[in-house]
Parts: sequence; C-alpha cells; structure tokens
Amino acid sequence: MAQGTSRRARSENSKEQILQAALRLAVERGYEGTTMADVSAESGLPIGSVYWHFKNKEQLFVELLEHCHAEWLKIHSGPIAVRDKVTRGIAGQVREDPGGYSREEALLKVAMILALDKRLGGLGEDSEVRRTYIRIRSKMFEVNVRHLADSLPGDVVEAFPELPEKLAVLSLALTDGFYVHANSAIRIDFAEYADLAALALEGLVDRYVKLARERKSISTAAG
Amino acid sequence: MAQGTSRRARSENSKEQILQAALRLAVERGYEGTTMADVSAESGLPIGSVYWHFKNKEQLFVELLEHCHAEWLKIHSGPIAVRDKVTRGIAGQVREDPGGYSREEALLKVAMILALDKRLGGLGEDSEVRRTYIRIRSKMFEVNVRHLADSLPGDVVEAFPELPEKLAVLSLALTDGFYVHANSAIRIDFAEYADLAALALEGLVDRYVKLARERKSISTAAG
DNA sequence: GTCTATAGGCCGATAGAC
DNA sequence: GTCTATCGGCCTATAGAC
Repeated sequence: MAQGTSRRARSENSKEQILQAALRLAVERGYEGTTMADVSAESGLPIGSVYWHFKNKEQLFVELLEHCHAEWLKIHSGPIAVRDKVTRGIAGQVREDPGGYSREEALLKVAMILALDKRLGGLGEDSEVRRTYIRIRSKMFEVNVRHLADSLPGDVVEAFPELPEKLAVLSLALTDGFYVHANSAIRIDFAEYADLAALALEGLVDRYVKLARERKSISTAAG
Repeated sequence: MAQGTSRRARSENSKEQILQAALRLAVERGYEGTTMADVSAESGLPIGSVYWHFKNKEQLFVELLEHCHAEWLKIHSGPIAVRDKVTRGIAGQVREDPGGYSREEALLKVAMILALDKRLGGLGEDSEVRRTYIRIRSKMFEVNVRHLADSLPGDVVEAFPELPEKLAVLSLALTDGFYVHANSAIRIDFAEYADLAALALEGLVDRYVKLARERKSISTAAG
C-alpha cells in the first residue's frame, strides 16, 4: 500500500476485497457451499478480518446483495425494449466468463442462487438474507416494469395498463428458466433461443397492439 | 404389521418409507438442508436403518431421483399439446399442497432443487447425484420432444424438424422460470400467466405453420 | 484494525448389541 | 434387519495477542 493511504481507505479496501471474494464463491457454490474460511482464503485476508467487517455470515451475504443491487441500478436506467430485455437477460445468465462476472450479471446470478438455496442462515424463510433478497428482487422488478412501459407504444399501455407487468414477469421467467437450463448440461445455442424467446414475447405485444388499435377505431367510429 | 407379512416385504416397506420421507424433506429443504437425522426422524425409523438400506446420503438421493423418474414416466405417455405442456408444468411447480406433492410434480420439484443445489455430495459437478440428475433430465427432455412432435401438424414438423425441440426447451424454461418466481414471494396469478405463456408459444407455432404452408405452396407452384 | 488459535455445535457415518 | 451410542471432521464464531 502506498504512502498516504489512510487507515480508513485501507479498511474500505479490505471490505471490498472480501465482498468480491464472497461474490466469486457464492456464484459458484451458493450460500451453504461458501464457508467463511473459503471467503477468507479467496480474499487473502484472515478470517478474523472477515468477522471484523461483517458481524456474521448472514450479514456478509445481506451486504453482498445490497452491493450488487446498487451496481445493477447504476447500469439499468432508461427504457429497454422487450427484445433487448430478454436477450440481454438470457445472455447474462449463461455466459461462462472464467475471469469473473460483470457486475450487471452478478446480482442476477447471486439472486438466483439465493432464491433457491434452501435453509439460508439456518432457518429458511425467516432469514435476513432471504428478506433482503425478496426486497431487492421486488425493486428490480418494479424498475423493469417501468422501463418496459416506457418502451411500449403509449396507446397500448393506455389500453392495457397491466401489459408491462405481464411482460416483465414473462421475460424474468424466461431469464430464470434459461439459467436453470444452463445448469443442466444439455448444451444448446443460447443466442438462438434468446431470439426465439424474444420473438414469442414480441408476438404477444403485436397481439395487444392490434387489440388496442381495434378498440380505438371502434370507439372513434362510435364517438 | 399383520401376520404373514414376510421379512422381505417389511424391508421393502421400510425402504419406501425412507424414500417418501426423503422426498418430503428434499422438496422443502434441498440436499444440504436435509440431514440423515431428519430423514430418520421423518420416516420414524432409526438412523441405522437408513444406513442399512442406503450406503450413504448420496446413494439415497440417487435412488430418490430414479424412483421419481420411474413414476414420471408412468404418467407421461402419449402426445401433449404445447398449451397443456406449459400450463400443466407451471401449475405443477407452483401448487402449494400442504399434504404433499403428487408423484408427477415431485420429480420436477426435486430435480429443480438438485439442479441448483451447489456442492451436491461435497464435490459439485462430479457427484453421482448430479450425474443421475443430468441423465434423468435429458431423458425427460427427449420424451417431451417426442410428445410435442406427435401433437404438432405433420407438415410443420416435416418442414421444421427442430421445432419440437425448440418448443420443449422454451416450455421447460418457462416452467422452471415460474418455479423460481414462486420462490420469490412476488404473488401473481399463475393460472393467468400460464395462459399467457401458452399463448406466446402458440403464437410461435402459428408463425411456423404459416411459413410451412407458404413454402409448400411455393414449391407446389414451382413444381 | 489485523491476525491466530480454538471453542462449541452439527452432521455423516460406523460399531456393535439385540 | 433393527436400533443406539458415539466418533471424527468440518464450520461458524469468538477470545485475545499484536
């Protein structure tokens, strides 16, 4: 560490190192599969330091989720088309980057793993890790709904206000589903399937667009 | 146990009890979350009996998977339409039956949990539980592809031989995706979404049907 | 703030009586 | 075949020197 590096800065650096190590391990091994000793070894810091920065294992994962969520929010701003939402999501879940995951992908991966890791923090449903995961997932979902709404034609959203939410659920389900598939060793061309999935959802949008236009022309003719 | 119950029959009965207990627990808690002591308690048999019937924890789960797969195969025979495949799959994954799961649903649930439970049997990728899961999932997938192929119009399958496989992947992804969603405490009307998902895939099929018919009329006109 | 050593608890697996 | 008692190993968390 160079001269002039404050104690405070070094401490923050250690904390960051621990979080990054925990992230790398959690993505590979899940919650139960990641031990505090592993985190200590991977970060290069002794286990005492880990417990100095984080009260316990549960708190480490709570902060890890919040850390990733903050990064995700930074990146995801502005509207996004259904097609991009689906293809980006699937691509992100599936990529096997040996050198580590981008922060955008990281939250989704960690979130997915924690979603299905039973017995988080020993008591399942009631653990703070789980509550944090649920809170963050619902925030991400709201953001997605808003961005999809912004990307759809205004008259369609007006006619079917629940459409953005429906699309968000479906695109999230597809993203999650392909993550599961990626963990099941049946090799497929994910890019091709991302296109296909996008096509399917776009077909749905087209249907609603037509419905909206029909309604409009009827009400215009009537009024 | 009544008179005339052979030692052999009682032994088989014990084994079945243990498997059922393991199934109930695994669905709720996953692999790591289910201890041999739990299985022993849930089955009502002492832990020594569990180890008499199964060499170790890994072997117990291997046989559990194979047991469920056999049941699944019994039920899933004959063609099935895309719509039914999707709606049935989603409904099965999501239902919260307090009294236990039907055997049809059980394999899918257990398979899903094991798919994402990292560090199965201590060594992740190389565990026998994982290999068994991979083998069974690929068998189930083949069966689904064949049944979907049987349910599609013959000329479409002829024109696009890869379509049944694509639909199987998408419908499986949707099923899996909604399972994840069901574990994330954002409450939605799954029946409605099952319809929507089916609609999206049917739209895809329609597109391919049209393409096949167009091709046919072109080649007929040309020939 | 950093690090080592270790306490304390839980789990998989076995030994051995019946 | 069934059951109990127990061992060894791993994991979280803490105590306490520096």
